[in-house]
Amino acid sequence: MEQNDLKKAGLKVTLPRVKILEIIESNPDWHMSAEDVYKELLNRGEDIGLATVYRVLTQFEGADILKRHQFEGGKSVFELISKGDHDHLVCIKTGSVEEFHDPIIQERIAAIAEQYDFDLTDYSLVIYGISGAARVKKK
Amino acid sequence: MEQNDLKKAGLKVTLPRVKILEIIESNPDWHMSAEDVYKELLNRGEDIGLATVYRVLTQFEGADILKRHQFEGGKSVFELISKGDHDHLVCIKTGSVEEFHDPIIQERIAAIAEQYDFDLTDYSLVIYGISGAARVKKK
DNA sequence: GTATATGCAAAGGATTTGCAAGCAA
DNA sequence: TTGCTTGCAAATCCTTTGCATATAC
Repeated sequence: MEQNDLKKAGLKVTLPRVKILEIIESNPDWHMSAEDVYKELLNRGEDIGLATVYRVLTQFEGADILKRHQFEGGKSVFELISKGDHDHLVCIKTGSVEEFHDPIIQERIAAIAEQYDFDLTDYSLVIYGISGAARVKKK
Repeated sequence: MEQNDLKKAGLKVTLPRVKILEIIESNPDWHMSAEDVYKELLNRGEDIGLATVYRVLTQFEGADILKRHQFEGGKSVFELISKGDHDHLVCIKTGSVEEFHDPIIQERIAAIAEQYDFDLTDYSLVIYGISGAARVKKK
């Protein structure tokens, strides 16, 4: 379980790290901010500081356990990398996030990087719009 | 010239707004942060506060004169909307920015939004990599 | 003249850091 | 033990706001 993931990443297995990883792995929508994780820790009665949450999330990012996203607004949100390759649709009314995967786009991105002589390391694609669900509510 | 753009946008023509627009229109790489604009104002001997720069840039964004981007890192950068439709390649070594336009990707994005029942309002695509230029320097 | 815009300083939110105390190996 | 981790508080970074003054039309 988590213990192994942490060790493999070269991170000592500590209670805060295990708890934080647990929370992220168990979260239904898989996109949490540092604040979200911190609140959930409080809910669970853990005594872990917000600074530690930030530090641990950053370490997890460096260890390729999490990916950081910066959808509009100042906050960063994190999700498990093990969820695999996908991009995001964000509803600007509700903030809800959906995921999609499109090989054609990925192919084009690789081709463009090559064309401009860039060694592709990563890319970020976020589609913003109003979801059907949000439209219905509005009515 | 600028005067008209401002009036058309419903913004009173004030010295700070004109100067800031001038700077952005004359900047060679067309991607400036609030700090960048502020420094350039100082260089030119203008006495305009940083808060005003932020306020004006935000107004310009609302008036569809500028587009705000949030490439990695906390800072926002702005560019003229009149430059038209394009996305960005950002070099993670040098921070340099290049632009590209790819109709195939845009078509796919529209199709995906439709497929997920999203009214597409905007999207953000940034490719990160190491530019040829940066690679040469490293050697 | 009057509403809007500006400058300054203070406030704000998110994230990071310094340091002494605590824990894993 | 011994160094990596944590908690707390203070610091930092970018950005926004309050308010009295200055300015555009």
